[in-house]
Amino acid sequence: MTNLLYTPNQLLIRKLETIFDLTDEEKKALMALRIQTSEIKKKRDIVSIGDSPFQCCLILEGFACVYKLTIDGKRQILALQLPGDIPDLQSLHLNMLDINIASITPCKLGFIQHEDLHTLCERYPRLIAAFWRETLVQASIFREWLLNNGQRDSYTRIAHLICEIMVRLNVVGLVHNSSFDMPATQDELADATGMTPVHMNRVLQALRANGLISNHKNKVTVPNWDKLKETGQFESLYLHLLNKPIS
Amino acid sequence: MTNLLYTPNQLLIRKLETIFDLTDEEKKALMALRIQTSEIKKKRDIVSIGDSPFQCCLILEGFACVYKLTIDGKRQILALQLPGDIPDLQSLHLNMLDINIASITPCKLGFIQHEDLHTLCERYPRLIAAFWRETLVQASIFREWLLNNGQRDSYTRIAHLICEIMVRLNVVGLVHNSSFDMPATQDELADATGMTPVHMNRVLQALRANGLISNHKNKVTVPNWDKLKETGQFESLYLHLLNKPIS
DNA sequence: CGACCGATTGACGACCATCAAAGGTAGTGG
DNA sequence: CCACTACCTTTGATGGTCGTCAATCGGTCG
Repeated sequence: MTNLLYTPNQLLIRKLETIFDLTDEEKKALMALRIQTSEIKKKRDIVSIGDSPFQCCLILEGFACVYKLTIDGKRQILALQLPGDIPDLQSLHLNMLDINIASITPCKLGFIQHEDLHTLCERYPRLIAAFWRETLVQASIFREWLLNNGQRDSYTRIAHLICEIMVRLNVVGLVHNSSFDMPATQDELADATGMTPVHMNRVLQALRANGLISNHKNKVTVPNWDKLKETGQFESLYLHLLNKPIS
Repeated sequence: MTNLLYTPNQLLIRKLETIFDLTDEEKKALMALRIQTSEIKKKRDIVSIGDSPFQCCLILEGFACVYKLTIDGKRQILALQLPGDIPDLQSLHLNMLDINIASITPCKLGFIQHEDLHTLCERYPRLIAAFWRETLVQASIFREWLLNNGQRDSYTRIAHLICEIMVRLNVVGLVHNSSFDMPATQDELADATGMTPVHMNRVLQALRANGLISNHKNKVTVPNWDKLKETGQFESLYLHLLNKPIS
């Protein structure tokens, strides 16, 4: 686990700023928001389908994921959750969770009471738009994944996924020298892209052989962003970032 | 096209009521909302990726869809939009559209100005939660489609899709005697499930042969809901309906 | 050191894609 | 009213991408 670059509140603010213009007053209010932290081991469920949480979970450190299972036990990873993300923000208005959220790596988590969020939004109504927008961006990412998993072949698909991870890590300051931490296993990447781990392995090898990525341990390096982006047919519009990412 | 069962405002209210408890006062306010109607031929784009609409589009009659294209022109249908749906509700807070919306059949549409919606929500703040919740349900459907398209085989997948359509049509009163209008072509269903039209055709034949569905023209009949539901592994939790659907 | 987890490799098979052509059906126009 | 056309559905043959099964290798941690 890397060291924390920000306090929980600072991270939340930084994240929201990537998609919403916050005033100084709003930032101050967000700085005062109560966030209770805790830690969790890798590969542990954080909340589960059917739960009715009274708080939202902010990823502070580590990777997490949103997933669902079919009746016969096949897992689809629906989203990767990176530092700054709030995977169950939806629970503010959908009382019963329709998803599972689990840690991929050991994670440091921040919990925000629904009540506190509602109070905050009452006093600063523009923040409603900020959080709403965040849930809309999440939805947009689901759509892009549908396109990616449904219409692109595995090679393109994985290139696209890596692009997304890199851009999203970059906005929270977790990319340095075209390198970033990517601790998801091939098994998890496979479940995110709807393929088998065996095939995932082979495609990753192809990407490496073609010089699109290189990796050592959990560290991924992208020597040629433009080439990877082109290979993955990656267009960042769907992330709705205020500032153009990377390129 | 079937006749309108409701006025545009009544349809909107009925739809919102399936996921949110409206007070009489709120209903009255919604009845007064200005909705401008228009018609559109089949297979026409309503709004396109890159647009920055100043209004939202309410489907009054007919089927529409949300879709995206890959660079090489492959189409993924991301959502079917049925009467009562507001496919671009997200444009309230995401200025630039990341999707295309098109009619499948000839459609009657209602347009609501963003400005009017914002004014309405200022005066009736609970309605913010209603519309926000609607966008969250849309997101939940995207997630279920990711699971469906990524992890279920084509037979199960299509059964699931038919279940969803039936339930969603039912809540707006468009299912009678286990029958409903399903005017999407096999080509469109294929693009929604990430398969080829040829294979879609064969799977539909299998479903018919097994007595799970029968159809005549655009009319689909489901003789045994429980069986179809089981085959499609369909659980309606993800639709977040206030009243339990059908079964 | 042993156990475990994840990455890798190989052989084989199946589901579904692709290509091509022929029926049906509805809408259009002469 | 019928011919023509366009679109959709259906069918057949073939092939490839990716899944399945199984074993090995390598690194990490107690």
